[in-house]
Amino acid sequence: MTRQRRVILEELGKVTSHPTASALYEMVRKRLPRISLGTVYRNLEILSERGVIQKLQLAGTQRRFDGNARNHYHVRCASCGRVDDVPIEAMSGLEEAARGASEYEITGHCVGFVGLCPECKERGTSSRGENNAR
Amino acid sequence: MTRQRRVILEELGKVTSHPTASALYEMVRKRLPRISLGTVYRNLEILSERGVIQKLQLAGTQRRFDGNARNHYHVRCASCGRVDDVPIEAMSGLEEAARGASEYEITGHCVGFVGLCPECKERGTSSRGENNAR
DNA sequence: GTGGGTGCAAACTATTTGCACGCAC
DNA sequence: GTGCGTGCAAATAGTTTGCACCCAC
Repeated sequence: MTRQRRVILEELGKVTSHPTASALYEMVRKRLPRISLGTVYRNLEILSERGVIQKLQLAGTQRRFDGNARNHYHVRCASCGRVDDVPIEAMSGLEEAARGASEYEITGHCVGFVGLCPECKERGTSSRGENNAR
Repeated sequence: MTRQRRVILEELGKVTSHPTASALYEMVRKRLPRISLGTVYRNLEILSERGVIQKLQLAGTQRRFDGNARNHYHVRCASCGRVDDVPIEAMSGLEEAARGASEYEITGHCVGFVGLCPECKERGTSSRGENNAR
């Protein structure tokens, strides 16, 4: 556990915003100005392999990370790309049902909702910032 | 509906393998040797916007496409990256529950299972082809 | 001292885009 | 003719990797 890795983990734990690698890089850089983006990627990879954090699968091209490693559900804004937690119970029945219907050996699942966040709903769909919606 | 777009749609409809853009490009190229990868991307984008096909969210870095636009669930092999359908009913209760728990205006959801496909299970986890597992 | 982790820069992969041209209407 | 869609190639975005160096053990 190097200093870099610790700071990355701490910064990720501070927010609930499911940052992308480069957003997290900017956050970490305030405390460790000489850290490199490569180090951030390497550590995020290692931490998620070890199950300390979670690599999110739901957001299109760009990877997002979650300091909370427990399985929980997410919602992504179709307009601005923001990602938030959805505080409902993970449905254990889902994996059970999948085991009955697939030849795969099921080891996990994730659920992603799509919708409009309060801000984008407010603004109306006209001024969509699709740029971030990846 | 140009010839290119029709052939892309036909080829995607032929398979159940949820190909990536470049896999589909190879398939289409057998019938239209002069088609470009850019055209494939452009048409996949248009077709999924119109709801004719589905852009899958679950497979890490690389995008995959599904000729079946109805919401249904998928399973991805953690070892080889293969993606298959899981023929269980979409759970309408999920979106209902999310509406109660989130401030987002929920418009949809997707579920992705993770597991080992029959071949990789057979082979054992030792010979993992993680290259394709993105 | 040694080995894993780092910073840097270059490489790589996936996707998007500008442009001139051509085909279908 | 007009305009949308195409092929091509270059650009972009996101991520990964080779390498020399450094620090903690």
